[in-house]
Formats: sequence, C-alpha cells, structure tokens
Amino acid sequence: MQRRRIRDIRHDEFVAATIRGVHERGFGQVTMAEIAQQAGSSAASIAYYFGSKEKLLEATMRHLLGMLKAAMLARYATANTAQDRLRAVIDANFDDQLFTPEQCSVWVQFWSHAPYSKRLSRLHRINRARVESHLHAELRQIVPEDSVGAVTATVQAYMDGVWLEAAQSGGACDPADARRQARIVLERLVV
Amino acid sequence: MQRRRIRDIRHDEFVAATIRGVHERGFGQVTMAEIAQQAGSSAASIAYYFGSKEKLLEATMRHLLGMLKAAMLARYATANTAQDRLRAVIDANFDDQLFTPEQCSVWVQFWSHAPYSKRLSRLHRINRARVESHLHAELRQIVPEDSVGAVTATVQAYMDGVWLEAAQSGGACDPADARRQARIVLERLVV
DNA sequence: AAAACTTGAATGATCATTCAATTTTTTGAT
DNA sequence: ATCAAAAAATTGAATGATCATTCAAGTTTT
Repeated sequence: MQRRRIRDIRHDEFVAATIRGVHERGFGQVTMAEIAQQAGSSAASIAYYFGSKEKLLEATMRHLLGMLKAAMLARYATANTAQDRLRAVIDANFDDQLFTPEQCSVWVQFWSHAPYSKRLSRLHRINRARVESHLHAELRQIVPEDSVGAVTATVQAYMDGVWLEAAQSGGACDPADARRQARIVLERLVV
Repeated sequence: MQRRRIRDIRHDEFVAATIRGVHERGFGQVTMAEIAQQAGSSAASIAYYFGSKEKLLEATMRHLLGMLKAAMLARYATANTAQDRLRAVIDANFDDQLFTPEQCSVWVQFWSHAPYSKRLSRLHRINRARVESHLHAELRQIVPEDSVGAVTATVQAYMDGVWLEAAQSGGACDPADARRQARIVLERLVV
C-alpha cells in the first residue's frame, strides 16, 4: 500500500527540523547532531536519508520551493484577470504558510550558499526564472511593452528585499500586511 | 608623523583581501590562511591585528558601511532640494565604488551572519536606521504624511533586493543602470 | 528470510587560534 | 647622525576543538 512510508515521514521530519535548526543557528553553525535531535533522531540517520549536509539543505529548499509553487498555482486557479493573476504571484510569496520568521531565515541562508554550490544555484535560478516568467506573462498585458522587464525585476527585488529584512528583524512576520503593502507598491508600479 | 602607519596599511590590505576571499568562497568557507595569502601574509598576522575571524568580518563591514556613508554625504553636499537629496541616498547605494560583484557578495554573507552575531546585527541595525532616517527626512517633504513610512520601507527593500540579486547572478554589476532603474522606480513611488 | 532502518562509536579532516621565537621598526638619548 | 633598548610586527608550528561522514552491529518492518 505504501512502500515509501517511513522514508517519507522521516524526510518531512528532517526537513522540518532543518528549518527550525537553520533559523535558530544558521546553516553553517547548526550541526547534524542538533538537527537530528530536533527530529528526535541521530546524525547518522540524516546521513542515511540525505547523504550530506548540503543535500539536506537542498532537500529543504526543494520543499520550500515546492510550497511556493503550490501556493502560486492554488491562487492562480481562482484568478480570472491579468491583474488577479499578478496579485496571485505576489500574494503567494507572502502566503501565511510561507512568510514566517523560520522560512525567511532559511531563504537568507540559502541565498548565502547558492553562489558557491552548483546544485543550490541551479535551484535558485530555476525558481527565479519561474516567478519571472509568471510576472512577465501578466505584466505584458498590463504595462507598456518596453517596461515589462523593468517592472518584473523591480517586483522581484522588492519581494526578496522584504524577505531579507524580515530575516534580519527576527521578530514576527505579518503576511497579511506584507500582501497589503505589496499591493500598494504594485498599484504604483503598474499605473 | 604617522604613528599608526603599518597598522593602518595592514588593516586595509586585510580588509581588501577579505572582500576578495569572501566573494570567491563565502565567509564560512574561506579560511584565514587563504585570506592571508591574498594579502601576502600569514593567518597568524590576521589574528594579531583583528583577534578573530568574526572581528575580521566586522572590520570589513565597518569599511563598507563607512564607504556607503561617505558616498552619501558626498552626494548630499551638492543636493539642494528634497528630490535631489532623496536621489543622493539612492545613488550612493549604487555608487560605482560600492555596487560591485565583490561587495554585493560580502553584503549577502553579512546578512546571513548578522542574525546570529550580536556585533554584526548591531552594525546592520545602525546602518539601516541611518539610511532610513535620511529617506524619511526627504520623503516627508515629498509624499503625504501617511505614506512616508511605507515608501521608505519599499525603497529599502528594493535596494536590498537589487544587491541580493546582483550577488546571485555573479556576473557584472552595472551601477549606472542600477541608478537609472532606481530613479524610475522612485518616480513611480513618489508620484 | 530479506530489506529497510537505526545509531553509538570511530575516523579523519579541517581550521581558528595560540605561542614562542625571530625580525623589523621606532624611540630617545647622546 | 648613531645606537641601544624597547616596542611592534611577523610567522611556523603546535594545539585543541569541532564535526561531517562512515561503519559495523544491531533492531524493526515487510
């Protein structure tokens, strides 16, 4: 019935423990043993499932990237106009499930490691291209042809910057407010 | 005449070597020995001058923060209107001397370490507050009172996001174009 | 019975940091 | 200027701590 049962359970537990551990100590500082402890397991077990610490980060990011993609598609499903779909992309970025202090921290750690890892930079490139492509598709129906690229880049920079600052401030994230602010910014940019 | 001569020379050499080393390998990966080699010296010498690896990063950031401050003040000197001073803040952020691949990388490494270091997070907070205060002061003369805070935050997020993406793309930075784009964004935001 | 899972302990590599010994530079008195 | 003493600078090598990773020996699940 479920051949991959335990493997899947452990996978998710370790990813969750990694998110917590990375948030609390940073990826470079947190040890395999600490992450394992968060998951009630042993460092050797993580090695068994993931192979290496870097692969663990990669798996964790695949998880977050998957959630982002899912959040975006879910919102797309009920969006009928280009405006709505544009908002869907941005709102997904600040989804209640995604825009949390823990996940903001993990993103920053990811950004700091990606330039030095072929596998991580590939993940980053793919995700960025996907978001860019969605923004591009909608914006081309809203703003003049010659400013589509610039607005796309601006929106991406803005969203990344908000995540970055959220990680620095450490405190609470307010996803609803972030979506509201982003909407205001968007209205200014696409007039 | 120059009591601190050698100390100052070494200080600057090591900071320059750190910028290069961190850009090439990341702060967590680069070793004291590698940085020392870049500076034609030894790891022990860095310890003699800076005390620890973290203090070396701190000194390097103080250097970059100082350059940012100087770039801003220099542009302020010739700015006469609130508009001009606002642009001065933004242009300083994308100054030819600052917006380079090497320095963008160092900033990202700094961001990833700041949340876990009291001294680094303090530096971050101080710099951010200073930039915010300048933006705030000019924006309050340009945009409605109730949107000053939001626009300030937006501009900061945008600038950070641009630096972040520059570090990811690894390639060349185009400071003049970055200033041009920022100006366009600003025009939209402050209308 | 086999396959999957688990982990304590060993391994080995890595490095920041320290230290002792040496060289270089500065100081200040003549 | 000269020189000796002090201060500053330099570094090879030792230290010690940290950890990811491996492995062998078990346990649990299929």
